[in-house]
Amino acid sequence: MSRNLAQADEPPVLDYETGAAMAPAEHAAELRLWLRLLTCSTMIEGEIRRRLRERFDVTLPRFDLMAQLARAPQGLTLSELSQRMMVSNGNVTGLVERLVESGHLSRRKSAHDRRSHLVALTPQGREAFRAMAVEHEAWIADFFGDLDASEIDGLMALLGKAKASTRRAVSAGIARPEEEDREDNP
Amino acid sequence: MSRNLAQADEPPVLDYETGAAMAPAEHAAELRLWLRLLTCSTMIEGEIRRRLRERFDVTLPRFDLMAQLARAPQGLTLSELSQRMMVSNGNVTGLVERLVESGHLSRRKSAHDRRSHLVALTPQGREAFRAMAVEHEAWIADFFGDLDASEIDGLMALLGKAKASTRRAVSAGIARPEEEDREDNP
DNA sequence: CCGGTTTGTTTTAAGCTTCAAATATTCAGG
DNA sequence: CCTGAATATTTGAAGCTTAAAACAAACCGG
Repeated sequence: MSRNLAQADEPPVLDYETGAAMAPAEHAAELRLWLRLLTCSTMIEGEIRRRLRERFDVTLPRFDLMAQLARAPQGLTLSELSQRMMVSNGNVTGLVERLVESGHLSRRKSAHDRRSHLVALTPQGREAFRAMAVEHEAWIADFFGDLDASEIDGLMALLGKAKASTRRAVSAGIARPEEEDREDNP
Repeated sequence: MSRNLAQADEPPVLDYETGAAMAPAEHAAELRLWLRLLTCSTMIEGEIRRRLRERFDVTLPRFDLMAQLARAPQGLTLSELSQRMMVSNGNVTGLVERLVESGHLSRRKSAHDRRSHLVALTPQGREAFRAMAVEHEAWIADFFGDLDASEIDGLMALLGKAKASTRRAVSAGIARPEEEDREDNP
């Protein structure tokens, strides 16, 4: 696990500087929303991590990587893996190395591009993942077990909107590589 | 950043084993919801992490720890910090060590319990955090900028329900410390 | 075809994170 | 008071993660 401003449980919202009860600040609602979102994903992620270790002696990053390969039977390059997992290239290098070592993954040179390597699940890797995926899906269903179908749909839709909004905000911040004194770009 | 089954963008949902389009499986909706929740928090967290580094040369865990102390001006013990941050004790030990080293935190022995130590922000730490918190709040507001007030409220409520549901599921899994042959417990 | 840019990967250094074991201290009964 | 259980913290090993630097190979425009 790790992570952030999330609270084990929400105490009254306090002002950062004084610790006093916060006056109706500018964006308190958004801040509270972020903390709650973070609490949810941290709790779920931590429990998945714990159960994967306990039941299968596997780490979450390795499970994630295998999950990506499970839906790409033809294999993926390291770059494709890092994009899909939203982690750095160097990170994937190490994960793949350990999973090849443990026999879950195979790795071969790409036929068309001598720079890249194709990675895929071995038969053992595929079978190990299948077993984990079955339980994993049941865990998730249990975590959201108190929500009915319409609530799940509602969450999906609102999170979809939040995702699009965040993507917009993040993109807007890129494209200006940190120079501040140039004349020839918007 | 890090993290999980989240996708850079949702491809068609595929079956784990075959990679074929997934038949209406038992709990596909819950799984998709989890992936989307994870994508949202991963995107936001990663961007916050990036901006904190870029603007203030500080890591997210350090910011989080300072945020906890900012709302507890009297100081906290290491255990209290680890509970509130939902991370391990050993993790806090290291973070505090580095933040004391950098002058942001003070640390003194507890008067009543010789085992524990009280940690608090120094004046410099408090001022540094104040500056970061101002921008941080604006970033969050921007990330959720495309959601109106009722959508934010709706998300808060649904995430609150998801949080309670997860807590219920996680609690139900505890209390049986791994023995499987006992007669005297439910 | 050449030279500059982009892309795929690895490496390194630093830091984060967990779990489990080890210490030290306090607490609760008897 | 003594002993065993609980609490607060630290340490160590292993693994995850990133950013940045370094390469190698591919691509592209002239």
